[in-house]
Amino acid sequence: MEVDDEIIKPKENEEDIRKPIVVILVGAPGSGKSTFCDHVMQVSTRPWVRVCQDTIGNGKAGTKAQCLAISSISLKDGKSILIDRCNLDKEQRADFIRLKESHQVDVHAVVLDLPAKLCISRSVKRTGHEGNLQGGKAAAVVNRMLQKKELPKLNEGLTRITFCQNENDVQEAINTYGALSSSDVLPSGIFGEKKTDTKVQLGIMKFLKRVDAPSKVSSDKAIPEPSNVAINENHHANECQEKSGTCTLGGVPTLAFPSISTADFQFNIEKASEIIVETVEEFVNKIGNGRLVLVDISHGSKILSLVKSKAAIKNIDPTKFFTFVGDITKLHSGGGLHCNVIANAANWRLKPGGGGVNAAIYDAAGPDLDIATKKRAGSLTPGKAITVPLPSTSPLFSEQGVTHVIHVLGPNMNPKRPNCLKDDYNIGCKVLREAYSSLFENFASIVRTQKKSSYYELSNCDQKVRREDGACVNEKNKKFKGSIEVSESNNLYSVDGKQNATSSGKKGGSLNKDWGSWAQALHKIAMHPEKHKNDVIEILDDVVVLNDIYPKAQKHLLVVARAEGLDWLANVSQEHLPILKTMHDVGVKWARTFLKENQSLVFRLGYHSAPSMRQLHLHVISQDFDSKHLKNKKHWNSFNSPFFRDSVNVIQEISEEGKPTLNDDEKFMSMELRCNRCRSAHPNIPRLKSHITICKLPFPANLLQNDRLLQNAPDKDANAC
DNA sequence: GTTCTAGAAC
DNA sequence: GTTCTAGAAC
Repeated sequence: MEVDDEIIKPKENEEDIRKPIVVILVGAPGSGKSTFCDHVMQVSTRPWVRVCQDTIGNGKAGTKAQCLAISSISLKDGKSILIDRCNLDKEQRADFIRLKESHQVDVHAVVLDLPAKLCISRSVKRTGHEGNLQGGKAAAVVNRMLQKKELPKLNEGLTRITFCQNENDVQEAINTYGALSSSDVLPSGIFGEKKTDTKVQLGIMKFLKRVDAPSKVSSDKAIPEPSNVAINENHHANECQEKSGTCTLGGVPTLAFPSISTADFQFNIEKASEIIVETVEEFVNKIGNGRLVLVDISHGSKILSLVKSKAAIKNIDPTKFFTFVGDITKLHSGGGLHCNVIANAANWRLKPGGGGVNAAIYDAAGPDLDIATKKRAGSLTPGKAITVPLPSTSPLFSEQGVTHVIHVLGPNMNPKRPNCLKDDYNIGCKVLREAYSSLFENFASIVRTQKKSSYYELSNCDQKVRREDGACVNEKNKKFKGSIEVSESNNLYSVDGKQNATSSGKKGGSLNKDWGSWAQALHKIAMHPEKHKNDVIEILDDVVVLNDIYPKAQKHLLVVARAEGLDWLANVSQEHLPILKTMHDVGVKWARTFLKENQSLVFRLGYHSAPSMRQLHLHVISQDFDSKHLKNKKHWNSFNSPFFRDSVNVIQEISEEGKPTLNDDEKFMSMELRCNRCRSAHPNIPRLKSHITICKLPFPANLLQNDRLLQNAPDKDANAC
């Protein structure tokens, strides 16, 4: 475990000396939790209390409530706590993490993620175990528990997570915690490389990249310099291991930035887009493995579209720079994009409020950002940027993984705002260029600092994936080549890299498609529905409705256009807007009918970018995906990747641009399997299916927008809970 | 679209 | 040995 675990010694007279901490041990029976506690307590000068559920009832097994009560009393007494119970899932840990609020302490997790075989053999062999888990039954219990293992993440509210995969890691963690005096604190973030003990899915591996987080002295004292820690990341990482759908380790350092000066400061968008692209081009190779992402909250954003096309012309590496539609304060939770650094279009006083991005970022970050900013500077000159490390107490840090905010001030062309340049674009362009240069330079500095001290270097295994046995496998040898990245306008993802040319950016493509003989069924039904009365459930002038004969969910209808020559979306143009609206309305009508019968259903309406069956058909499908016919990755991804084009978006695109976007690249079919609600990744279809039957988390924000999902209002509220 | 099946993965 | 994937055939 190559970690920078240097203990941070508080300065003399510093407040919060003797601040206790809570350390939650996470591990199966036999993983060595009790031994860990014993060793730490033996060597530490800090007062510790071991809270062991196996012995808390006068030496016998007790309850979680008892553990919490003892913890609470001990914390009040100024003692640090070692929670010695399995804590293998998020729910089990949650109550202990809540001690953070009630006692104003930091909560750490130490994950004893030792090989299952070792835990089992220890459990089977041991005698006199406090929890009476030993002998033959131990193996079954350990196995069952490990099946449900859900590794901790920072966004659960943890300040620091240490992963231990072997005895050396465990010893190192013991040394770290054992060496803590009463007043010492440890840096925050994730430590320790996680290795899998289950099958590694290549598609998932593509997402595994790294990112670093700032250190933290204590919950209310952010140290000024960024440091050396890796942050948990669930969606975008180059290298990490996957288990039970919980992907860990970091992603590439990524800066999300809004377009500077083009909103309230009324800077010309065309000129601004030119400057963005030119400055990006200049910096894109100076930011190491970092990425730059231009973010705008509005669909159909002109600045995004201008920048996108200009970047394409300049051939800027789309894996290093791309655009993203979404709320810059919710990129991780709302769009699955992890950006460890975000830029703020600040005002010159560096004050919260005022509207736009500045207000949104300060609102989302809470008072921590204002406090941290004020420590750095009181004002900002146009063209300059300043980095502010975000304390981990900020929700932007804990919920979105944002570790730094870079305030940047651009030129103002709005006479109603201070320092208006009165349309002097000679100066304006110069200042805007300086602003972006300064922003990117600040980001590059963060990347350099983190790279220098990162615990986990990719250099030896770059562009490779780590197999279970630890060997690095060149991904060029693998079939999965797409590097699916991030949300773009209508979808949760677009494909980065060269795939863009043939997928999300594609308009139409070849109109003719070779349809196999087996692909004609829908066409035949559409042309002669009266001959297929057993199949169709409604016949209208323009459409027929039928149940999909291989439904991929509890309810799965097809609304089929009856027009000859309208085989698929590529054949659709402005003149077909009425039929598309009719198809949509008929689909909505049927969805509402089903919703009356079963209020728990949620429906989504959309088209496959490259359907297998001839004749344009709209899928009306409930989002439970509870079906024996959903058997493979293609089935899942055809409804849960950008390949699936929401009807509302198709209609919008045709209205505005005359053609729909087709995300028909085969790469979408190879995407890793992610839950359509919580976006957790799963190694195979059976595991995914078992997960989606129990996952009740809300749907991602982008799906909840624009009426993409149809559901009953009460259910909508329930989902949001 | 599905079914079948070889062979990879576990 | 069993589970799972992915390509070929239809």
